[in-house]
Amino acid sequence: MQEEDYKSSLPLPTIRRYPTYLREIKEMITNGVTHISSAVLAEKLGLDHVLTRKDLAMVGVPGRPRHGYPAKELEAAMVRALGWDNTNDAALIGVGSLGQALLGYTGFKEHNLSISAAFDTDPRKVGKTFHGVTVQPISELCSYIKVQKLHLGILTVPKTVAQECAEKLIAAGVVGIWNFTPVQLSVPPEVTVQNVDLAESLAVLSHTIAHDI
Amino acid sequence: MQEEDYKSSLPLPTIRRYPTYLREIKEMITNGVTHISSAVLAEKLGLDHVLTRKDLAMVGVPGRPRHGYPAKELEAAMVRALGWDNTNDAALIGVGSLGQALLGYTGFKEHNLSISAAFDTDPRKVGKTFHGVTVQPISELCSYIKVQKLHLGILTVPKTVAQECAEKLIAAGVVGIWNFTPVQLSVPPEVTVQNVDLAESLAVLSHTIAHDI
DNA sequence: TAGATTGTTAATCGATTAACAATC
DNA sequence: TAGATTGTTAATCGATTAACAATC
Repeated sequence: MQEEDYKSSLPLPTIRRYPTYLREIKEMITNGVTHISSAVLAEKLGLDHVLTRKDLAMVGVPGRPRHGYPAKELEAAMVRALGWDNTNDAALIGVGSLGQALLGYTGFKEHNLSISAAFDTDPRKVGKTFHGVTVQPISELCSYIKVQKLHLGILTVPKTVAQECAEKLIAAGVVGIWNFTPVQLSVPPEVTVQNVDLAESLAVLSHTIAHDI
Repeated sequence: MQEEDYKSSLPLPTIRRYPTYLREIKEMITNGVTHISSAVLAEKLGLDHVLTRKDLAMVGVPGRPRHGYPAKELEAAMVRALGWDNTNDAALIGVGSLGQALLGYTGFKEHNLSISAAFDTDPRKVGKTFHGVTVQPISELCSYIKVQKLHLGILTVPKTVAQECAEKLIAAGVVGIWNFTPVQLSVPPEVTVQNVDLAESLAVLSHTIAHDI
């Protein structure tokens, strides 16, 4: 959570907006656009243009007055800032319905994320192939991750075994865990956990419609 | 987005934390706890106890010094604040791998959310049953939603048809859309859209591990 | 040159944290 | 009573918005 050298760490809200910018930038490039103005980009995404300019400033690609930002350079810098520039191979634990959905999700390619291994305890699942990935028994997890030098784990197991599986991932050398379980994992400080909690999102939606009607 | 009468609208970060509190509170109740102190609750979730006290204050259930907050009342009030007190029936459009995973997710029961209908254009899917819900053709969507008076739609379609499907939901009378597509939907102001964008979450994770290593 | 567009500096706003008072 | 715990008021912090300057 600490950095000194150069500003390696951007504001969280900014980082969260980058993927959306990136999609739009890519589409504009496809349409032959070479320079993008902050105002146009902001307008397409329903954001304030000053905010967008600030966000863009932080990737370090300067814009030119009257021209805007060079589209390709902007794209490349943003991809780099997100750590999406080199392929990240990830291991997924827990091949239930959510795990299978993630294995089948083609959109991760766009972010250079590739789920290259899947593990499960259920012997009926082990050996089966989902979307090109063959399920291995959990007993293989540690050695496989070490040999393949994976550093990202995707946790889609039942909550009762979430902490235990997280520890296995960490012991194998994973430094980041994408946690789809509703469990508050306890991990050493050098490991990053990113929680995906659908209940949070549903809370905002249902609260709003319940109190707006 | 505006309210006058009484504070119907809570701070977004607070609302997002409520589901986590709620899980913990429920578990403590199961364990026979009748009164919960803000410090204990905060500690279990890794939050500051003052923040937790503020969050709890906003549901309107007073705590007693030396005793804490009454667990059952707290639970009930929080459920009410989230709009999770009466069953919400939702319609899902797009029965791909993500749609199927959501249909199979049992955790929604806990939030009184029930996906009672599913729609798809693919004739090979129509008529099939996934996790107890039979897929209907999109042509049935409007009349079904109107008759059943559903007011929540879950959008899990390919991005190319996202806007179009959202409009169908809105025309049918839906007031809230849970949007799992990476499309910025344009909707009338009385309709609430809550986006679930996995790329946002992945951005934070991959940025952090890329710059921490 | 004039005007569009970026860049920077200051003001506002909301959420969190800190300090303290109230109460059982 | 003393002490634990809630409740309130003020300070801080970070992000967004606004105002203005710089530049092609």
